[in-house]
Amino acid sequence: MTPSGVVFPRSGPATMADDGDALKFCSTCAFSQACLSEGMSKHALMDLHVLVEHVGPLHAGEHVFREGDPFTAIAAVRTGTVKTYHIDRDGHEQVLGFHLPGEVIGLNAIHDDRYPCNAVALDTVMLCRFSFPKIALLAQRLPNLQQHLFRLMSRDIGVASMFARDNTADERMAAFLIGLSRRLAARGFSPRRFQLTMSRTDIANYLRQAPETVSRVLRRFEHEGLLHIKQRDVEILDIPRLEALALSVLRE
Amino acid sequence: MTPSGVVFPRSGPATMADDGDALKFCSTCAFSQACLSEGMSKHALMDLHVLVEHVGPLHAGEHVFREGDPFTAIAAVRTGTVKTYHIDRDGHEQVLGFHLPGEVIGLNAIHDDRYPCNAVALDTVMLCRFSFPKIALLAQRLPNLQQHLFRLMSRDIGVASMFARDNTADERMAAFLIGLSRRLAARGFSPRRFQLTMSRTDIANYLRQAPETVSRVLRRFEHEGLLHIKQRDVEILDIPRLEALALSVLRE
DNA sequence: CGAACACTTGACAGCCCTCAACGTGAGTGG
DNA sequence: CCACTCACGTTGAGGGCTGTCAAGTGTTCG
Repeated sequence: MTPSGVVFPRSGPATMADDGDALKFCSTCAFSQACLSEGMSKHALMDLHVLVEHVGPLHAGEHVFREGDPFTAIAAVRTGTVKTYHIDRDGHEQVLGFHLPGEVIGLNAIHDDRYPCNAVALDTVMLCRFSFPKIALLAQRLPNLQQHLFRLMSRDIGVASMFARDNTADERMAAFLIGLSRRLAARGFSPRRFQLTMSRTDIANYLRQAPETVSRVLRRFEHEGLLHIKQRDVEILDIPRLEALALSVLRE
Repeated sequence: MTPSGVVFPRSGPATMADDGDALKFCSTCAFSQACLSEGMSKHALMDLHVLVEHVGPLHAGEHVFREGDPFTAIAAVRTGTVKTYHIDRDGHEQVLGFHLPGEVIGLNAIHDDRYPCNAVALDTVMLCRFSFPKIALLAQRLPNLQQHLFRLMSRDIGVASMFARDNTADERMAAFLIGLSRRLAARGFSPRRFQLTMSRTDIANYLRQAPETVSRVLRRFEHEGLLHIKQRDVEILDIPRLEALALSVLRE
């Protein structure tokens, strides 16, 4: 870890020494499809593996990068959860997103060559780090890689607008839980039982609500038989009803 | 115009016959820097001009593309204002953005090969249309073009998250006006006097407010000497105070 | 000139934020 | 093993912002 507590700019000690078999590493990764190696030939994969750096493990509270840091790389989450956030001048934290395994962070930093937000590990996190200049260069030789990068960035456009709507607290919370459930399911985890890796305050700052509201809504959901929650362990009991609540936010 | 009222999928009749001098067209465009031709050689510009199609003029109410249409092209606004929006199942319109000359639309459609929203002209609009497969192919030969596309997309990530609910109606309106003013100024228009090309209802659907609230806030701003507004003609009288109001939204 | 639409203005209610206090769980040291 | 601490989470009371409903005014266009 660098003196500033950030692992990205210089990733020396935090970089895993053992990359394993370069060719097999990503092929055996459960998230390779969602991540970066989708639809690429073995030869292309080799080129990609030459420039990937495996970073971690990072522990809860350690930062991947900080707002204002010079942009050097994007990264795919391999294990754990990364929270991206701003601190406004009132000291208020604004959470931009929670990033699960298979999801890519840092794409919003390309624009002005600086990370426009902070990224912190919420639990034990492992990352695959890609130097952006190098991957951009490679993308010129590999149409599939270029297309994949375009798609990844395109998908991120507008996702943040979902919870900015004037939906009720209930609807936003339902949408948050359903979204989490679906993303976890897409990665092979249970869509019904999972653990929240973030605090109530984090959720509140993400959904633009007061922490008290988050607490109250979750409690009410439990009373209404929608879910069972103890600390950060969630079991969704009535997915259809929760989805119905989330409908207006997810705009399906 | 096609039977569906959309000009994008088949742009035959709507495409301008006269492209002028291909090499000079974009060089003389006031927005070339903000748009696509920044930092490219003359040779590269020629290649780019071969695949650009000039679309328009479209008139107020005509659609550029509609939600669900197959994705074929991105487009830069050359004249006028384009509004992008969703219609949710309650029939409520959700405005995603207003796009001024020099700004690019359609980037959020790459992800799943369909436009995820509608795009409609608010006044008389002219566009530069770029076939996406072709421009992506060209980007493999032109590193600057690829980088520019990455930057354009990167910038759009997260802009929609600005007008969240935890800001007051006043702050959001101030941020909307300041943002408009700055974008117009960057394109050589007056930052103090301009015309709103969108209705109060459009603004309301963008800021996630009731139209009545938009009306009230604007009226109050006028009473407080912040601006003068008659119909859709705006004159900002006190930019510093308006900026101060917008601060918490623009998170500077 | 009339109709449709956009905009304004007023009254009222509801959602959620703020403030405040209390309960709970994990980690620590005696 | 227990008490302590501290962060996190829960629960309650009250008030303000803004959405909804309603009515009136102004503007544009056929």
